[in-house]
Amino acid sequence: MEAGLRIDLVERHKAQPVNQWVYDVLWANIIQLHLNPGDAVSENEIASALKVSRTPVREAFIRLVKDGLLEVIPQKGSLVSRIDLGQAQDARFVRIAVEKMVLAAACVDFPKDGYELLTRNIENQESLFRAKSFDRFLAADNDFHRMLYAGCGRESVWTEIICKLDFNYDRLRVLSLPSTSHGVIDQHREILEVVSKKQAARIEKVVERHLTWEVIVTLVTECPDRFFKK
Amino acid sequence: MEAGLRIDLVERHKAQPVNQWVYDVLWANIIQLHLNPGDAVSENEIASALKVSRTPVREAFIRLVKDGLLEVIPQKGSLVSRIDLGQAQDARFVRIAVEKMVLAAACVDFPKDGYELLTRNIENQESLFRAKSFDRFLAADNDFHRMLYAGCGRESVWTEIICKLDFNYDRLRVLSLPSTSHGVIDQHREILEVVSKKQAARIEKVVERHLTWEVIVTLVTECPDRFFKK
DNA sequence: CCGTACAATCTTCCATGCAAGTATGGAAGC
DNA sequence: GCTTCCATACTTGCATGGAAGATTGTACGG
Repeated sequence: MEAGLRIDLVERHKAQPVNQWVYDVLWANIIQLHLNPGDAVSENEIASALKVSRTPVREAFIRLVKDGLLEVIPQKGSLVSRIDLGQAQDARFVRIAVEKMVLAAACVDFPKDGYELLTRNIENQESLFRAKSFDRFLAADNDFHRMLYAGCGRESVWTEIICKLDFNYDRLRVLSLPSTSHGVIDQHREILEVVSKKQAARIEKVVERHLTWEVIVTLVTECPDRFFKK
Repeated sequence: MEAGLRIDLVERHKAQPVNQWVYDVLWANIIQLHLNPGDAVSENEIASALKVSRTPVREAFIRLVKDGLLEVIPQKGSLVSRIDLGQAQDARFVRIAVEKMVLAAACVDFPKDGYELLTRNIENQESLFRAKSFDRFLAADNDFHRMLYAGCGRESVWTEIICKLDFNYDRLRVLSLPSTSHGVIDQHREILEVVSKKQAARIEKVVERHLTWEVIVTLVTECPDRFFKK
């Protein structure tokens, strides 16, 4: 029965539509791997667990499918989608391409107060890493990149496109964070240096190293097979 | 009443879920501007026009909202979303970044039979342009780029990411096609030349010119204001 | 003539019931 | 013991009725 379903509830904002709330709850639980890739879920199961009817659950499911986080098999069932490594690699390819152009633009023109914001953000990352609050570290990490885009007038490219590129990539980051955070912070420091000293020639290497695929590959071997597609 | 609603029906494949069919129909009509940006639509209106219940229509609406092609205002109404030029510009930025990397890879390594496929595709574009079948020309255009990506092993980047980046960009292309097709074909010929002769130095200029923003700007002034956001 | 209150009529949102397809488990036949 | 068949309990897909909010038209009062 539903007894075995463990879901972290998310605060429901006032006047928020039910279907939106259901979506937020499921999204957070999937991204943070409280619901594991491959786990079976059903509309009825979620509906009774959240004490709502099937309709808003179903509508949330449809949106999660578009996000690539859920898979619905007609008349059979639904499951939290396994992580598609090929898809994640595609997203990484796009992100590398964009990040290079953004850094190139940042090396030409970047607001003066931006450097200080980035510096403070990195300090914040360090304290969060020492405190082992990985979810907030992830948020700070995202914020670091957002500020880079914002600095060259492309904030919406980050928030509207790159962030939504592939949520599977986010799940991979959650999986790998505890073991890789420290290296990531060093790389951020390096990126800041490249931008502040306008060393455009280093962009190529820095970006490739920061968005490396190697850590992913070694990580995958340590995770259950059922987490991944194929 | 619904008498004024003009919708081109799309063939429904056998055993295709109703909601998928509704989605396909609306998607095609929005992209091809049979439903204009800003047009009001309602669940009931579409449901009765397509002779289905409101549920599959509503489910199609949810997916169209995620595509950025529809806007739903609770308890008020829904409308075909106006084209967001800022969003389109963001998509263009990403696409330029990716296309440069793809062409760079293609200049290093490209399958031999790829050149012939591209050449034949361009010839096809010409005949379709002369025949003024702009929808099929658009398909050939997309296919040209898909083959470029495929040539360097990144076909899925094209089909899974770039194509879905921003459907508003597609609507802009539909608007501009009749007046700009010929220049586009010349640019395709130029791209093929760059790749076949491995002239990596020309990539920058060629890509920027092909995905230029200028034609969009001049185009916008010729269209009704209600087509665009803000 | 103008402004206000109210009622009719839209809209989306949600709950519920039923239909149709799929897997499972057990009983019957060999 | 093994296979076959069928009842049953799931699943998602779809239709429908009503709830809640927003708009519009209209009647009424000044």
